[in-house]
Amino acid sequence: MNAVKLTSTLTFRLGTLGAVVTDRFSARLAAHDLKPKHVGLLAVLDSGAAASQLDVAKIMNVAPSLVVSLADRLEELGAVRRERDPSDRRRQILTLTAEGRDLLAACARAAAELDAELLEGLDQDGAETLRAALGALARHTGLPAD
Amino acid sequence: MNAVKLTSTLTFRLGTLGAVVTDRFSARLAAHDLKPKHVGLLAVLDSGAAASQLDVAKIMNVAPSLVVSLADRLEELGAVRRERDPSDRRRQILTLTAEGRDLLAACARAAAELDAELLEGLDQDGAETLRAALGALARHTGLPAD
DNA sequence: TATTGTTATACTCTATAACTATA
DNA sequence: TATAGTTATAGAGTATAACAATA
Repeated sequence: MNAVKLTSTLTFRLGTLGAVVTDRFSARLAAHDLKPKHVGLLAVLDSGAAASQLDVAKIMNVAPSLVVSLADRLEELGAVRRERDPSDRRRQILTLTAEGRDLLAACARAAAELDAELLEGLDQDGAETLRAALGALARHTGLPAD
Repeated sequence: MNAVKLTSTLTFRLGTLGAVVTDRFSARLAAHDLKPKHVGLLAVLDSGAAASQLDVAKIMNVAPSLVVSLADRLEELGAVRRERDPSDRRRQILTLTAEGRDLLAACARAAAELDAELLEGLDQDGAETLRAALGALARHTGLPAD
């Protein structure tokens, strides 16, 4: 009959760990008055993978209307600049400001701190293996994996 | 200056992969008209870790009122039975029925299928290492890791 | 007429607060 | 008076649909 134990599946573990980690990351971001999605948008811009809001929406897999409000907030913080594309004035080109890069760096540091907390107890080797395996999985799923 | 790349952090990878995986799992569960949380409740009951609704709420880290509606739905499906504790008639004891066990098994199979899809391309060894590492992480985070 | 961004609106999920019954 | 469960209500987050500007 080959019964599968749900709690041992990758699906269950990634789902539950993902939720816990996102919660804890959110808590750390609260200091900057940001949500994980804001940071995701900063990361997309930093990667240079997108420029217009619609591009960003596609990459992030969210509705264009959500990008509007995420960008509103980030613009308010001075983290991104919004400029009409001169060659197609319908498009809003989003660019990271110096403040935006600093903010992203601060969020990355917060993530790294959380990493350390999570990996507490795992040996160095196990940690690196895990990071690599998740990277492969991310690549295979179409997520950024650099 | 030791800059950290956000997208390489465990935090980012677990968060984004967790979201994608949960979405895809939800899509598969739709066939049973269930959400991941319903399956989580079934798994808690199966583990024997809880009996009353309040116990379940604590273990799942959700509000007691949410357990009410999750249990309502599962009872409707005949997957769980609700019985007043004779020794304390305020407590509702939830137990898995045979149908509930079948349903959980079907969900576990759905998760295993998704696992196979995710692991496509990863070698057997990498897959096992990953599962083990996530298990260690889950244990360290207080999540079920058996 | 089609596309980008925006605004208005609605929906899903979940928590908090008020309530009932038991203790 | 305190606790388990329930119901009513509210909030966060996000999507869908209608709209404006530009192509």
